[in-house]
Amino acid sequence: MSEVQKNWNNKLIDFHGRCRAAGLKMTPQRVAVFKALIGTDKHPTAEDVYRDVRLEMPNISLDTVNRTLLTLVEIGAAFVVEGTGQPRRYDGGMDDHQHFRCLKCGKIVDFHYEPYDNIDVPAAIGHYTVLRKTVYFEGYCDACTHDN
Amino acid sequence: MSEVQKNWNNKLIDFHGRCRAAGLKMTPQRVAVFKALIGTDKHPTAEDVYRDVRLEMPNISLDTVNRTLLTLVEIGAAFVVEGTGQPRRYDGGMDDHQHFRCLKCGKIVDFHYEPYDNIDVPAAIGHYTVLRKTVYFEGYCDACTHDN
DNA sequence: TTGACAAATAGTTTTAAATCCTATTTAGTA
DNA sequence: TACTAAATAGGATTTAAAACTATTTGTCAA
Repeated sequence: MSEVQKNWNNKLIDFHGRCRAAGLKMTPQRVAVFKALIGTDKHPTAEDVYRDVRLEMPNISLDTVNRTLLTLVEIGAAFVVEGTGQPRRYDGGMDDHQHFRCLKCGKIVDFHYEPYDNIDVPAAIGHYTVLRKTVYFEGYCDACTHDN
Repeated sequence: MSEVQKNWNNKLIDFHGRCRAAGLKMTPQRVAVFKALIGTDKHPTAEDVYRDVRLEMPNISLDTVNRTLLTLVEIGAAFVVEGTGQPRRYDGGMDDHQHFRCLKCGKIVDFHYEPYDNIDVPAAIGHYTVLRKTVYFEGYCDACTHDN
């Protein structure tokens, strides 16, 4: 089995575990949405995922996709990309990376800076269950910096 | 003049400068929205700001508040609080702090951890104009951690 | 100081994402 | 295999945000 397949398998096993822990059923729809999400390196919207999943499961409803994405977020199996939303963009927890977002054009730039992969949690919130730690920058991209 | 008033004055001067730099007019509505935003330590929605501003300026329209808030964000005079939005919550750049957000109940907890006040910008995005650097955590708050 | 003009606003309508609703189906398990 | 709580499909509803247009208002140059 290739490394990629192993990684994939691990994610599905992890997902299975999270669902059990939360008392959630393993429906085909849920699995399909999850697969669609981790199968892309983009930050898809609910519509994007809907379009994708329907190729294999033509009857799934948009509401189910929306509901499922929310559920994934609630159990920490996916996250919403920072930013002002509308539509929300989801992130299936691909490899470590951070985001820069342009305040003018809304473009999201992925980058990776290792020191940010695992920053420490301050004592003040140490008693919470922390599922995700994010470092995030905002400003103007090159184009928007220059076009005044 | 008190420290608080000085701080306020500085913010208004900074705001004035940002508007000039961006070629924006100093309208009473714009100033009122900005003042309402920096005058609170909450993270108000557009509706909250609207309600607040109308006390002094009863004819201002909700659209103007929305538009103005977006404008403030674009010039870096305000920011949208991380999270899944709807309604968006704005932040007038009060004193340094970070956010923890509960993935179940949506509660936002402010905390302050000095090392995060001024993290460094990686070279990869060094050529962008960085206006805001954010460290942000997600997970379950105490109540949601325990109630299964 | 005034006049011209681009920019901003009020008020309303429109849009679109997300959520809600209900009858039906299904996964988990006893 | 049958039961039950949970999940889904499909459509209706909600609601924040954006779009539209006539009118008003800062800003800057003369």
